[in-house]
Amino acid sequence: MAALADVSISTASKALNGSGRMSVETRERVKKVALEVGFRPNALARGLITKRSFTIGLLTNDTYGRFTLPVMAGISEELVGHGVSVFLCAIEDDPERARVHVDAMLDKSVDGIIASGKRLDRQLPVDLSGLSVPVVYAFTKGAADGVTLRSDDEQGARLAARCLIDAGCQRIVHVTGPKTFQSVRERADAYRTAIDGPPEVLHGIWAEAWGHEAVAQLWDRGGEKPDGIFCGNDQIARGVVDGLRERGVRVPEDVAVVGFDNWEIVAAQTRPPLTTVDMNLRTLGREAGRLILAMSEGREVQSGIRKLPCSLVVRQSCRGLETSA
Amino acid sequence: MAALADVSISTASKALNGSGRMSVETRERVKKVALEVGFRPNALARGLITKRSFTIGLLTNDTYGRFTLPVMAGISEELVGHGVSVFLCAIEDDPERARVHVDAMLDKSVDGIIASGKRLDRQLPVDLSGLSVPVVYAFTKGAADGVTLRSDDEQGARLAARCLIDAGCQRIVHVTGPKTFQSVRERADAYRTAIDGPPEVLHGIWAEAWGHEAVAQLWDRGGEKPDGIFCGNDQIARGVVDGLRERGVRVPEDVAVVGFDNWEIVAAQTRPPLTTVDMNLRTLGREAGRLILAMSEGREVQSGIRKLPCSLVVRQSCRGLETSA
DNA sequence: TGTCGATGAGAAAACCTTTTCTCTTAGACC
DNA sequence: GGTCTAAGAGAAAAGGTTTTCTCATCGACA
Repeated sequence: MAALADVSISTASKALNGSGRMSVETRERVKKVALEVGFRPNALARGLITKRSFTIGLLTNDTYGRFTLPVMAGISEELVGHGVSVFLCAIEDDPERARVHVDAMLDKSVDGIIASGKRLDRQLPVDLSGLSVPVVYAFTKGAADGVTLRSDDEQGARLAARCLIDAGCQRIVHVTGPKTFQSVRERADAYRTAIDGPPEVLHGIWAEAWGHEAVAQLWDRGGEKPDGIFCGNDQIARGVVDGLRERGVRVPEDVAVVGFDNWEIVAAQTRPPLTTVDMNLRTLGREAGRLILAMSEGREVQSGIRKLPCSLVVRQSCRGLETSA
Repeated sequence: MAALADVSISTASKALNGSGRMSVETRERVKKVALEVGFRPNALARGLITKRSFTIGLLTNDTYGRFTLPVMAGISEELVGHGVSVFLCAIEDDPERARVHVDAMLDKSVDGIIASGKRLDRQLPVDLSGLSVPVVYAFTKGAADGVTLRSDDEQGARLAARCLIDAGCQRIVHVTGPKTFQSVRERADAYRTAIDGPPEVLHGIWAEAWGHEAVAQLWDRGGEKPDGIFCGNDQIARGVVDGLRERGVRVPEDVAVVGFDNWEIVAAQTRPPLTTVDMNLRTLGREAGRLILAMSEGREVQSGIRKLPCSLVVRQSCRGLETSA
């Protein structure tokens, strides 16, 4: 203990924490010695008394981490500077597992819990309301009176539509996922109001195969062909682009394509690379970290749903106007 | 405190922990009351005295979580039953960040650290030897005297080669990643000794584009064409399959293809779906969890490198013999 | 010179368990 | 009946901090 090396014991604590009254000289001396001997206050003991463990839990049902990993990165980025570490708990839509993990976190007196997931209109299979610790919902459906962070899918869809319009598309079709997803409906609605011509929305599953299939439907029927396709996610977009190429349709010259998610793995490997909407999940994670920190420090934060803006990542499948890049 | 509800205070602890001497009746009664009032022993206080925090850290530089997520799932699966939670620390090859995270974990008295990564022949940018807590290296290069878990890439490559041979391939080519990767060399070596004909290994980058390119090289030159291609990972395999399809070569009828990694996102979406080698990272994670738990409980575990077997996931790009499925 | 206030620093309580030690009581054996 | 042993249960210490309270000293002001 640094106390031995210098003067007292409780004084040392005050010196290190900048609390209490004491001469500048004493304070500096203690700090110096502490640094020299590499003194590390025991976080457990500290937590026992301060009621803060400098620990938060991230609960998610997103197995592949496609959405959770960026969120996690943002949270960690925001919190590590404050000495806060993050427990990651992956529960596969299994209420039992969720319960066990939440219990384990509560046992460890986490300062807060961030709930995350893979879709915005489904709750995690565990009730987090009424817990003794603050909860923030990030990219998952939250409790009615909770604080929730989500992407602004309508604004994102507008960005996509705008990009296609700017690229000169006259006849834009929207190929997207199942209508049961709220974000699918939101994006479709935004698309409908954003484009000039008559809207056309094709619903299917979240897979490349559906992208292919959609192209087949659109091109095998008679009538005018689209010159722009806004896809519900990057996997569908990839299927669409591949389907178009196989038919000898050039992207983006003949048909421009915009995806959604900016899932690098897919978007960057597509030929040509996809122009797509990024939900800025890392930023969303940072915000979640900021909020949970504030709440755990007792600061009041306004409950409700906050929508964070998406941004457009321009690659080659739709270039828009040069000026809009 | 449950003590009030019943009898004593220190007796309660003994009752709940199964230690000390007392009548069966007392013990049961205490347990019952504890359950009723939902008593949760404070893990911080417990940790302070037992020197165990029931907490471990997972350090990784694998940003996309492609390898770390399955490992993490395995670790968590193994440990959650023992009440152990996992700190996930993503350090992007940044020594500074690594240092900060490790310090934060040590402050919190983690019971152990599992180091993980994205390749087997690179160390994490931080020295974990000489720490006061046990360390297990899982899917990353470990310290010389540490305990390390890795996949058996040679055995995995043999599985792939065997599958192609069983499918009747006579002329098998290996299209893989950069020679600088140790696992690339190991897989290539195993491939060379496993096949009957003369080996041919094409090195490139870990991307679909390289798969395309390799097909172009193989098909645009004169001479005999391969009838089997073993790819260094699933992304390359996907590029290869796409390249073949574009040339009108049928998979698996004309050419059978086997990938590596079993990265569902890629392998299952390829047309046809990829037969590929799975490194069983989840199992590897479980094993890492088992080991770190043993070490944190003071049990001795043998140091050195342990190779865990891969397995073959048969889809449609190479069917092998019916009997070998 | 005496009193008051401010300033610096230590003593001790508190946080919540676990664990060791001690005490009491009852039963058994001589 | 007395002594010894074992069993059951509580008292108290320990674990490492933070924080409140108390104490001592010194300067200033009356």
